[in-house]
Amino acid sequence: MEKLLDLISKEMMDAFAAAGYERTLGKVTPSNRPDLCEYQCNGAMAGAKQYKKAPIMIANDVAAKLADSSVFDKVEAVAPGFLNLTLKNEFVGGYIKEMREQEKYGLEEAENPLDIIIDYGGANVAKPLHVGHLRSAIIGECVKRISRYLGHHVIGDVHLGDWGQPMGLTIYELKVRKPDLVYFDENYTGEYPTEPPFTVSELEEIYPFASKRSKEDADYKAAAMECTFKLQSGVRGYRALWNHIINVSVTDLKKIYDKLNTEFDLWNGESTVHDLIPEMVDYMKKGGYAYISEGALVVDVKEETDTKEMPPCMILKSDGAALYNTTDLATIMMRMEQNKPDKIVYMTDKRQELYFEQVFRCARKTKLVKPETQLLFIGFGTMNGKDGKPFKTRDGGVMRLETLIKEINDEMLRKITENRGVEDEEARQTAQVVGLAALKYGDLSNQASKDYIFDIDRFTSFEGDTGPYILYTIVRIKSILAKYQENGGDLAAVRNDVKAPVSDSEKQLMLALAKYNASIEAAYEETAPYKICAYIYELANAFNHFYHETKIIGEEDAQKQAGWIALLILVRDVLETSIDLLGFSAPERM
RNA sequence: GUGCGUUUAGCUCAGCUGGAUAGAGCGUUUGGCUACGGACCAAAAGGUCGGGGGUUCGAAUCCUCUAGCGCACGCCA
Repeated sequence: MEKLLDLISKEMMDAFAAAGYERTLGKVTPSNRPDLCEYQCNGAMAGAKQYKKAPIMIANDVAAKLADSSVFDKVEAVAPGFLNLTLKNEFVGGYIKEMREQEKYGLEEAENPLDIIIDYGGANVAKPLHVGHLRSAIIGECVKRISRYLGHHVIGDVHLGDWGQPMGLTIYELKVRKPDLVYFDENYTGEYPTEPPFTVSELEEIYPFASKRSKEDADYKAAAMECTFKLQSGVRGYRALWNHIINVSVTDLKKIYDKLNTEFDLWNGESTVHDLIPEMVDYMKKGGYAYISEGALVVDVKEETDTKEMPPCMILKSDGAALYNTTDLATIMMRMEQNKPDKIVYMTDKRQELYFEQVFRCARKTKLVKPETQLLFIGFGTMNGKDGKPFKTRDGGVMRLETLIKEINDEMLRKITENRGVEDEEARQTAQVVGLAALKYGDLSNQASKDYIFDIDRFTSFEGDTGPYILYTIVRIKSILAKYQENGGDLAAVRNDVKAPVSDSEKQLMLALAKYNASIEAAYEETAPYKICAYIYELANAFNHFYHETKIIGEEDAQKQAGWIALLILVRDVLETSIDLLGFSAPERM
């Protein structure tokens, strides 16, 4: 279904052409003077020079051609040459009715669905998720959902940090603490136990401990590195232990990602491509791409047009070990073989931008990807505290994601019980649903690339541009619809009874509604979830305004009432679909 | 040093390819409860768009210079 703005523009372009001017001048934009009109066209001014005519004359010519338009109710040419446009109520009502009848409310799916891999999450094994992982999960999940909704085939990969030094450190510390474990007996040939020899909380405590100690104690560090080496070279007991670490850790990670309504299709990690690395390195050497520089194996990725310094992409460290680049490149190689993606999207902190630029250039130069494969880096900004500095706990530490979620939920529960007077199971569940909306909306409503300030009081507020406000609006609509049913109304029967608007607030609501397809599409094209937030906020506002001016349940004209109910159902559907794309949902009551 | 980003109301942020009086929310002030959910709605006050210069009929938006802040710049991820 064509976008409303395109439809109007087309009508205007026809008028420009009919009046003897260039079609392209007829582009219509939303009005920046809502007090004067609904839409406007500035083409007359843009064309003034070309036609050596006063803009107002051109505007008058065009307006004359639109006197009996089926789209415009009013076309006013105003000095110096604005065309102020008001739409016909029947036209607007007709557009909304058509929107209602389409499965995705007028949104067209992509003509050529792409195979897309989205690399987000970035969790590390043996380390609990902390606030630094939040944005990748929230934004990545949202981008995944939007892409899917548009018909693309999307795979989400958490790309686990499950290999390398952290693993060696963890295993070594386990060995220090429990040297008698069978995993460390090199003569053992039997089956290893299926139960892990540690709990999640032990695991979470071990790594930071070991990491700290390795920085102070060189012998300890050396021993840990040997463990890393043994693990990577496939020593049975170490691999078995590593498997336990992965399992325990992933189970725990899934629990938290689940709370965030975030789901991955793949739980691949750095270890997944370990065996591919020699092959890839060999390929890069043979192809003449990689050479030794300062002891390390690198690929030059400088380009002549560079205005900045571009260090080479490092493939192997001078000690021959793999690093982040190595696994990322090997992962690209694997994905190209297994999934043949048209597009790979990376969702990480924007500080890694230069690094990914290097990796992408290297992948292209070495022909790991096809020229037409898109490699896209989406860098997001830092989540800051109220002081504008990176978010920390009161004592200056890194806050665990679990703690953050709990704090939001507790605050939400407090507000809900305050309002309702009771704390019961339903209140607790509602608090979780609303809390997640508060957290995600607070994040997504900002432009991803920018830093933003995490303010629990603002995010959990029911007022203003917040998640809870959006949910409140949805719940309110649901409540009215329930009342309509109680009074004997049949929602299914009136669902498609959308009519032309009878009041200004109703028309404004419809005009807001009509922006759905354009908003979702823009959010996809620009990888900008905040555009969906801005859209639903505008829609919620338009609805609440309409609600206050319209007595729906009390309306005696059944036809009129049916039209409004149909409109309400559509607003609810659009809002619920939108928040699902954002990655949260609305409760029945709150 | 090189490069990237950012600077818009007291605070948090919008502002689409340059267009009419720069918009929201919070906070402040005021009005609206016979509740289809007032966790809402309506209204007011509040800005030399970091600064200078330029392009244009017209600049928050484009160019240039400059300042503050943040970030990244080969063996971390």
